[in-house]
Amino acid sequence: MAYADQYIDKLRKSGLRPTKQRIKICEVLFDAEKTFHFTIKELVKIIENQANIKVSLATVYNTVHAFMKKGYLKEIPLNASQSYYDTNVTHHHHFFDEEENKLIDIHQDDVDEVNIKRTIPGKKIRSVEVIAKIVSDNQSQK
Amino acid sequence: MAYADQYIDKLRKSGLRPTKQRIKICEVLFDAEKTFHFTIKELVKIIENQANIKVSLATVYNTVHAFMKKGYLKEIPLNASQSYYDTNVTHHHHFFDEEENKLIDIHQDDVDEVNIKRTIPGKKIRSVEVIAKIVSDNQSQK
DNA sequence: TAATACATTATATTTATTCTAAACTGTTGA
DNA sequence: TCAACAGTTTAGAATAAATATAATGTATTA
Repeated sequence: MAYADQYIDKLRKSGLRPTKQRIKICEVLFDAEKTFHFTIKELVKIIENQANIKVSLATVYNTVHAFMKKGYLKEIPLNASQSYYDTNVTHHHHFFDEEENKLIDIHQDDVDEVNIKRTIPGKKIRSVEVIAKIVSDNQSQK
Repeated sequence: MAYADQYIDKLRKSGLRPTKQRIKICEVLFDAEKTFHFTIKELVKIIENQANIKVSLATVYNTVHAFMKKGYLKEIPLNASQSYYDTNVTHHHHFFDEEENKLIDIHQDDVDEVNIKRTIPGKKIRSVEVIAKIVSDNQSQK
């Protein structure tokens, strides 16, 4: 299946019609060699830089949310000031460098399975995320 | 040490002068029998309801941020529309009920120690947070 | 207690996100 | 194939949390 067809497939499965703009969004999100982290603003900037297609913020929000709902993207729980998303939807965790505002993947193998012994009646766990906040280790300073 | 003195101490250690407003904020945050979760808006509402001191949003933000920096409060990493804070700064984790927008503590004993085998050169881990998102477990539904 | 440095406040500003409504486009079926 | 419809895009407005501002007020100090 050609790349474009894969994107159309993803879009249809997410309940979206394949339009120019949305296919461009797919190209950026799913064509990369590597998975990556992004904010909406960053995603818009990437699209602007690598295409001559104009995409409005609203379209990007709509599309990203539809992919999230379908599980093609996931949200990384950080602070509330802006949402961070991840194209890597496999089970893994994150370092967050508070000084550089940068996310770093922690591979599943590098963290023991998080085992939560408590349950809430009538509720099931939908996702478990580990965030390890890191800062410079300046041993010479206080 | 009287409660008020403890609050003054906390404020001074956070680099803040003890003022009427700030002491009131301390009373709400640190006098409770139990620790609790809050948003800035909720905190302002609590203060309004239980005191006849007027406190502006800006003062609450300033004070909460100073306490966070000092480690008297912590932020709970969530991609919510507003920031959630926790007066419980001991090591523990959270369920987040996505349907009711409610946080529930997970006691340290209910989660095995999260052991991260990977390190980042020049960086040290400042905090490790586990967020387990939960939803209704309607087995009868799709 | 006066001078100073820091606080408080209402208001304005900024920023992320969502909403709106008019113009546009992919899809469907005749 | 193409008209009609349903869904889409867009700019700009609306919303809401968080931050900045600057005038007024207050704790601190010597």
